[in-house]
Amino acid sequence: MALADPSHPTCTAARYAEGVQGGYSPNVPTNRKPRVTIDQVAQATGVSRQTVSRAINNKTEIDPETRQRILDAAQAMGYRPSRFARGLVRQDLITIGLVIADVLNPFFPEVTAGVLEAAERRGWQVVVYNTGSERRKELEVVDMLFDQVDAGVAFLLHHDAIAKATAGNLPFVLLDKGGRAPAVPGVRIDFEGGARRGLEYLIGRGHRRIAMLDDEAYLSAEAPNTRRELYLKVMGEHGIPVDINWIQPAHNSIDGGAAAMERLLSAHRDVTAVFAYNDLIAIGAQLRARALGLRVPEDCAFLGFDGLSIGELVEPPLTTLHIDKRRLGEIAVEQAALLLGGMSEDEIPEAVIEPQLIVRASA
Amino acid sequence: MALADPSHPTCTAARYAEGVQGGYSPNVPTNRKPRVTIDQVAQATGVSRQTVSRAINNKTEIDPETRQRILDAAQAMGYRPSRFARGLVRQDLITIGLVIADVLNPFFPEVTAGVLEAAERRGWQVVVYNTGSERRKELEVVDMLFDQVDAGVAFLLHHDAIAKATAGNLPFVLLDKGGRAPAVPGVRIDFEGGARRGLEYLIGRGHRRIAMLDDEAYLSAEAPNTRRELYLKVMGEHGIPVDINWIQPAHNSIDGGAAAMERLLSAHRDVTAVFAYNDLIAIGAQLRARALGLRVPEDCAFLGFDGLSIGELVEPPLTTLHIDKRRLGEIAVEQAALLLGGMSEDEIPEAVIEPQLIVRASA
DNA sequence: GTGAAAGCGCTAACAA
DNA sequence: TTGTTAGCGCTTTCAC
Repeated sequence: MALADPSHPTCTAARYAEGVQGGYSPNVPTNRKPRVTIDQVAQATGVSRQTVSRAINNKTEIDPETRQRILDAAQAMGYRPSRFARGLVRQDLITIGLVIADVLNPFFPEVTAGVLEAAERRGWQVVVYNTGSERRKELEVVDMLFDQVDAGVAFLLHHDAIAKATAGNLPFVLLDKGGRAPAVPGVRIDFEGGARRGLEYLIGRGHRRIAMLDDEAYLSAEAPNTRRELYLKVMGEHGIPVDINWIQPAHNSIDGGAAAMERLLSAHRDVTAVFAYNDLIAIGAQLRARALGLRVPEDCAFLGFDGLSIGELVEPPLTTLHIDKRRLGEIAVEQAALLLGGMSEDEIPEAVIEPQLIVRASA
Repeated sequence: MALADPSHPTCTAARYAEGVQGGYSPNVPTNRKPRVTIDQVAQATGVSRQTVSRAINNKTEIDPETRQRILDAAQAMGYRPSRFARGLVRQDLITIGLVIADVLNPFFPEVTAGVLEAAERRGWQVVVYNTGSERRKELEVVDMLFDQVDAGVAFLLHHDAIAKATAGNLPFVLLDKGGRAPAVPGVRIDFEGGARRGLEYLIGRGHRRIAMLDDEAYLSAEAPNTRRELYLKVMGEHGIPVDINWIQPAHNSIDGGAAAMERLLSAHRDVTAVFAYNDLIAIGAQLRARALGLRVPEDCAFLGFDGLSIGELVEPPLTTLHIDKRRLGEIAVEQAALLLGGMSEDEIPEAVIEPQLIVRASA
């Protein structure tokens, strides 16, 4: 079950390695050729730099013949306008930063799809950053953001990273604002409603010994973890005692879910259902459980969270709390647009995504 | 099997919609506040703009007290340095453009992971563009690239888009250069070797009636399609007659593979194996075949191409030709670095990724 | 420790 | 149709 293992031995770039002979020397641009400027093109073609600008930008007020001559020369000289010089003078080039935890978790490509689409509609560029949910990395990326983009749309776990991001002067939107103040722009995913619906479904099906496979990243982050708290709360409300060892931390991946499930089973073979932090963990857990001889859902039922497409691929298909991830990305960009448009943070309309229980065969 | 359906009814942002009342008006920044400049901060604090610059950039030659005063004022005034002005003066801020076909195809997140990592090591930003492999979109994106980035790393299908991209003055690397001239920088994925190994494996297992589920996007693109040609060639070499209707075009997705499989079966229930353009199509096909009562691999075997992680999730696990997608992304960035460093296009070392046959249970 | 001057490469506005 | 002038907002000299 070594999924997406970067050191996978079955794949090589052998001939490439040969071809390199001595290897690349990253970071050391040996021979950086100096930029060709508009003035040089102007000089070479004997016109003013304004005329070159007209040719390059396809303006109308220019002799077609001159334009072609200039274009050819520019091409031949290797001229390309500097985006910095351009951006300085035209104030309408917008770039937003999209910060995600992990490209390899299918949750984020879907969010990204929504962000890219919404951004494209507005003619914005999107710079992508990956944090792995590491605190250090999150802080670093937030710093980058201030320097490099006009607005940030971010999935951030750590409190200090969020604090830093929202304290600055950069329009900033959280992809999961959790229980934060209304004045912090961002989308709220109603984990409370979702988790409650999911757990009550399990309880309604007669389950009493329900384990939870939690995301271990929350252990180190000083972030409120709604899913775990909700689990405790709902179980309490229904008067169902919870053994604290039913909660197992898992790395946020399929392998992580599998490992956590194995740990859980070695201590508590008697659990009848598993409420997982998300689909990735649920899928790994379910796969491992079956490999260890359990029948799903008869011996153990599995409930995921996220509604990833791949949940439909596994056997049996995963019951889950589906989040409209694409819409999440779109809304975030819409909020960024409002902020960029001058709206103050507390005027941004409240945005809530409601997870929906999708009952398939695993629970 | 409606995977990743954007119009999925099970997910809403109802309260948000309520909250919006009248809706967002995208593209119409109502109230765009003018940029606060360094001069304004200087004026407000009674120092020169130079000193403000020192404070902002953490230079040493400045009175700590002055610095703090300036920083506070800047923060209060909502000052943020313009990246354009900065970039104009410091020539070391590099942004590359990553062009992919579809974020939702797990192939690309893996490539993206490699690109992001390699770019981060160099302190580069990565702007991401999604084309859906539409010709129009590809051409558009290539244009953007010229304006917006310092180098391009792209997965492009259409010949004219590639021609345009490589003709310009932008350092440009193809993520799949196919059979293009050595002087076109890019990574070559050895589909020929891969497909041959895969098909000969099937043939070796006794299969004679081997169908192919092809990517329909290649039908419209004037691109060479190695996988299909190889299929024909290898079958020919082994003296195995091919019914042209064994080749079914499929949309590049799980649903697409499923639909194509259904079409194939309605005409040719007698095929014993399927060679799919990629894993997504193979998975959809296999799922549908099983849903229609076929046993895999007994009645029909399936061979994918790509080596996606999700191939391990399906039942039975997918036999596939694995490509090291992450490495692919990394190599492309390394090539871009060489180009950016001044190396000429024909000096870039040859890079080949060798697909590896991973035999699992589906074939 | 601080300021003044120069200029990065481009486009908008105005003249010619 | 073309050229000239004036910045865009910042950092890098180089004085003080």
